[in-house]
Amino acid sequence: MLTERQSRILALVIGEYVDGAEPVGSQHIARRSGLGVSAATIRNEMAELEHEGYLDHPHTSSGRVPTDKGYRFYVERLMREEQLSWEAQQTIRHQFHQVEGGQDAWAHLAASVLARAAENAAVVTAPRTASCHLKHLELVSLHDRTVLLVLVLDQGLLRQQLLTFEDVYTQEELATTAERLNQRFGGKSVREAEQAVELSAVEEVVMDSVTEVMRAVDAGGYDEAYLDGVRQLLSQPEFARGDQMLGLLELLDERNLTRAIPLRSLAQEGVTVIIGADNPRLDVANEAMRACSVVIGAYGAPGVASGALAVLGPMRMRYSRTISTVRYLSGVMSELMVESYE
Amino acid sequence: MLTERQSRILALVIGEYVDGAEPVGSQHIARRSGLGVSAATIRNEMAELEHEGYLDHPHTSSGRVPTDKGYRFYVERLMREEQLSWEAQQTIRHQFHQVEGGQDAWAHLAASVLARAAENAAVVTAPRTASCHLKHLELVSLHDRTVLLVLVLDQGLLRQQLLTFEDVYTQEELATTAERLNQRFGGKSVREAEQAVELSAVEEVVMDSVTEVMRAVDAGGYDEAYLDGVRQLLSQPEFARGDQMLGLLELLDERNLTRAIPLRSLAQEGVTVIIGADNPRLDVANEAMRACSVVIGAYGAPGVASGALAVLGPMRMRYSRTISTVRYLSGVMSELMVESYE
DNA sequence: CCTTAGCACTCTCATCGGTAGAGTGCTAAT
DNA sequence: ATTAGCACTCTACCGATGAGAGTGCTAAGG
Repeated sequence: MLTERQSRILALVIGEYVDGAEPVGSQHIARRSGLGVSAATIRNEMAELEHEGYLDHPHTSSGRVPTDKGYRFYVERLMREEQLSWEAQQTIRHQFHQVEGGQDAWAHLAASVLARAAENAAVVTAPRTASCHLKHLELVSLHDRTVLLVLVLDQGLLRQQLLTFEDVYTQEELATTAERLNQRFGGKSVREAEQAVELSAVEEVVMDSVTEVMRAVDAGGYDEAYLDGVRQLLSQPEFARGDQMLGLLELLDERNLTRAIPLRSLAQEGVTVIIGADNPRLDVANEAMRACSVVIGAYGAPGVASGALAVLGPMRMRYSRTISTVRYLSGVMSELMVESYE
Repeated sequence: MLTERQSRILALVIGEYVDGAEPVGSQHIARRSGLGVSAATIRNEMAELEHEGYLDHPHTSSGRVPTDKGYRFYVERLMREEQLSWEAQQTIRHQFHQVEGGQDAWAHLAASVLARAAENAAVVTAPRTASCHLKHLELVSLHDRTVLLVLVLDQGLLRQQLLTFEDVYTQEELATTAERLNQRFGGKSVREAEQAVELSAVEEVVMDSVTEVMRAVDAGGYDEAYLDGVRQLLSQPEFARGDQMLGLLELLDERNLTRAIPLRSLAQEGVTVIIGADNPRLDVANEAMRACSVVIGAYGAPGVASGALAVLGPMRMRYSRTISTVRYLSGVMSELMVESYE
């Protein structure tokens, strides 16, 4: 167990290191600690903190650097969560109410806002409906036997699919068919749509496609993750070397992103912080991930649709600000979702 | 004017440099040139090539490196365009016929294919219709006074927009309105839609949005550029240093990309190569751009819709292969466009 | 006149030793 | 328990040194 003074020193070391990105020495702390003790005392305490595994030593004669354990203790016990200024809150809120274009646009905006606020990379997944329902479908003749199927799902989620029919149909015929299918399947979930019987050949083709798309949406296979702030992340001094940047970029590649960051596997409420090698998926994740922390929050309308927001930064991160921003943003997004869901 | 032998030496130097990324010396060339002359002779010729501005010297005792002028001469006169193997052609073609989902998906795929083939970054703009026409519009009630406007434009281009009405309307009322507007404006261009008169209040709101979106599409403001292969580009040895990577990343940022690479300002036919400081937009482009070349091709159905493909790589690039890939891909995409346009 | 062998010259890169500076760990005194 | 003092260690920086690569020039040979 850490003494009061050790805790304060740990917090100070972390604070200084986060700001300066350089190992911090005992004198440094002694001077601006306000603890009224000498560097030697700090030194002894630091040695103890290192012994306990909260701090580390790059080499014999360098200052101390926090370890994973140090950061974790800081985040869980020492840190006080910052409140976002009312002004900052309003700015964010305002932006969301400006944007039109549905939930994908919100997620896109959220990634941008989050990256800017946290000065790191941000990932936001578009909300995934728990089980989507067909709101409306439309058939538009493009040419010959090619027809565009447009699906409107819950909350304005929009999908399109190209169909090829056996025969040629006029736009009027297609409209009639679409209307009939709307009457019959509007508001239905994929399960209900799948059990349809007594369909004409054309209706069969359309509904096959409809259920396929809806299943894909349900399975989350379609959910997009918006990524922003990559440059800010890579600007951090810990990734100054080219090969480290490349490693991180590989991680951020579309194909690896969701695998490396466990956006889905978290509680609906609250903010989760993954520090360095904590990452449960570290085996799949790449080496660069060891130097990173992730702050994850969920948002959504309970039982209807949900998504996740995350900030990815170096372990040396301003946790306090980042966490409160994620928390606030996930609140705003949830409100928006609830509002938009009738 | 260069002698035959000088040309061959220039081509050899470029070839070796492209492969090895290191300055090439006279011995190196002498040994594998097959010219049957000694290193000293090569040296003399190289000195002349340098005098003429085709080669450069990083420092007194290093091998030669091609200059912008050298590359340009190579691309315009010396290089023989490679033919893509029939197999490679089929692989590419096959992928495009696999993908469903319209032109945006094609552009996305093209970027991926191009990046992989050229081993550099690739940018592909989705095709922009010369002047888009309204194919179909749909109004879907989301809740209260919020309505989703879905627009289908030429060739399956799909746009959505959220509307807020003064009053609440049922889905039936909206459908009737949509049908009326479809009758009246289906197949019309933005210019015709703008001149509409005698609209009800609701129709006015809808058509305002419609023309706004269509104008945006026409202005190209909406056209998306798909970017792929960033990591491959950054893996090139010329960008090994972290700050250079950051510079390049800044360039590739969505906001700067289309400004730095003049995708629009090129002839409809043929492939354009911009080498290093040639770039007409170099002033806006960033320093990192000086070390880069861009190979640009256009594709599209004449007079209907067109887009552009580009490869961005270091000046030290396999021009021959890159150019022929761009050329081939632009052909494939054009065919697809023509086919898809009735 | 073109080619080429020979050679001095130049520049880079890696290595080495020396020094200054920062920060530690330990000891002994308070 | 705290702290001053001091030896110790490690890094970062600097300049010197030597090997290696490649050039430019000169003079000889076809």
